[in-house]
Amino acid sequence: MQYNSPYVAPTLTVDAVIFQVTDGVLQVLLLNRQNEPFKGSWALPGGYNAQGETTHAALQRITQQKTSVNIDTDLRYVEQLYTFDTVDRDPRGHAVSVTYMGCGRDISVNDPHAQFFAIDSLPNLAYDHGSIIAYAHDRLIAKLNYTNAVYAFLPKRFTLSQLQNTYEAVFGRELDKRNFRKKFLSLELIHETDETWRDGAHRPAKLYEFNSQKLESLSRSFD
Amino acid sequence: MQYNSPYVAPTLTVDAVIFQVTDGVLQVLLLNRQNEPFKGSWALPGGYNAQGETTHAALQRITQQKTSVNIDTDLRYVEQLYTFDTVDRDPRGHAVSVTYMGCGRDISVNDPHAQFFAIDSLPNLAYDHGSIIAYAHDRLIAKLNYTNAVYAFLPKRFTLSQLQNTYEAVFGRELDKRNFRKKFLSLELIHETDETWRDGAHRPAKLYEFNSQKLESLSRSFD
DNA sequence: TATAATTAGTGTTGACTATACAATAACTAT
DNA sequence: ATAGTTATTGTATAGTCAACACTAATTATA
Repeated sequence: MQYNSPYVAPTLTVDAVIFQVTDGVLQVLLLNRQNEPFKGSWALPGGYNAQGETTHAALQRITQQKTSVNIDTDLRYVEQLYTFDTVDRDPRGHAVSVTYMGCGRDISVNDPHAQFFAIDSLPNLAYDHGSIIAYAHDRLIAKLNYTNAVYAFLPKRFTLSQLQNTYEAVFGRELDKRNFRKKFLSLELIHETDETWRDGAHRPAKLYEFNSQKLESLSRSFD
Repeated sequence: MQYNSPYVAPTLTVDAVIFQVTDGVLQVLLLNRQNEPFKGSWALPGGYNAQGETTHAALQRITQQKTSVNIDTDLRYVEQLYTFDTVDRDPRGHAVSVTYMGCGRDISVNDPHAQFFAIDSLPNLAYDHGSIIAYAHDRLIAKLNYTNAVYAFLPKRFTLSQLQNTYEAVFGRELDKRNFRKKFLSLELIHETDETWRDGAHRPAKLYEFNSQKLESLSRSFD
């Protein structure tokens, strides 16, 4: 591919904000940088997007390689977020980053430099990755408000308390138990199963399942 | 800027979906292509994004040059939409396009090849620009539902009928007059002025103004 | 100067939704 | 049997949504 003008494209990169909820805490996957720039800081998994490669494919390749996370199998919800393009965001030169958000559960990372951090106690971040994470978190809150996307954080069968905990972890605030249950059940996104969950010296909880693991918009939203 | 690997970036382009509402019709600005590919088809204003240039700056430069529309002064609301990146979207080679949506009113275009088209009677479109316009329209509907972004389509002072017409043009359906007025006034985004608007053989209408021309989120939404 | 034509402006009711709030049920460990 | 822990459930009040039709103010014209 050639141009008659001396056109030079900016570098194109992709970055992923990978969320999971563990023990009632919303977490983000980060990698400790082993090289300059920002050596020692933590960064989102990301890298260069070559010509002929979609951003999704680049992301798949990069996260697989750098964190052993497979975005197609480990993540149950993936969405493109925003493209960050300020000229000085990478000290090495103009790099435009197409960012994605992904959600999963019980994600195992083998790389010793990769680690999940609670959203409210993030370490020193490289580049503009703090802004990217904040943007992703806002979007995630919005998504959970008007879609069934929570399914991505939960096992196939789950209790209503787990469901509520997940919402609370993402929203960063507590919800009323009775109102939450009434409302969520009225949305008809989940159904009861005949299984119960026993977990300690207390009443066992009914297990529920989502009717569909596909993204659906709600008729009305939370909050 | 150099890489030690033989990295080649895709071409980076920007495209803008520029909306206005005229005579109760939502319109999109298009350019008739004078060159291959897609010669004779209509396309969104757009072009190459060079290294060292933000996507916003590229858009500003390109729309100014190709359509004489100045996105900073002619448009009262501009937002980045989505980045389209499929490998075959441009027959000349892999081009990743960062797309924007912009809204204004009474936009004058000098270029004889540039023209506004009603959203529901678009001509033959180049590239994937049909999908981009559809995406932008969806987003615009959502924005008007939960923000005060309509202000971008209206003059400083306007009647409630004009306001309702604008919503109807964007939503593509009629709204109940009494409910619309009640609800919109209850949002406290606009205030009455002491002026009225006379326009034909009928009762004159009160003119209103927005309290703020900055984007604000609504406490509750339409629809 | 009355009448027709046209758009502006206004309220009520019933259904549904949101919020605030506390007691009982079911299980395990001691 | 009792204590401890989590699960489960209902009501009342306020607020919001959706459906629906007439009067007010102006101009043109008969």
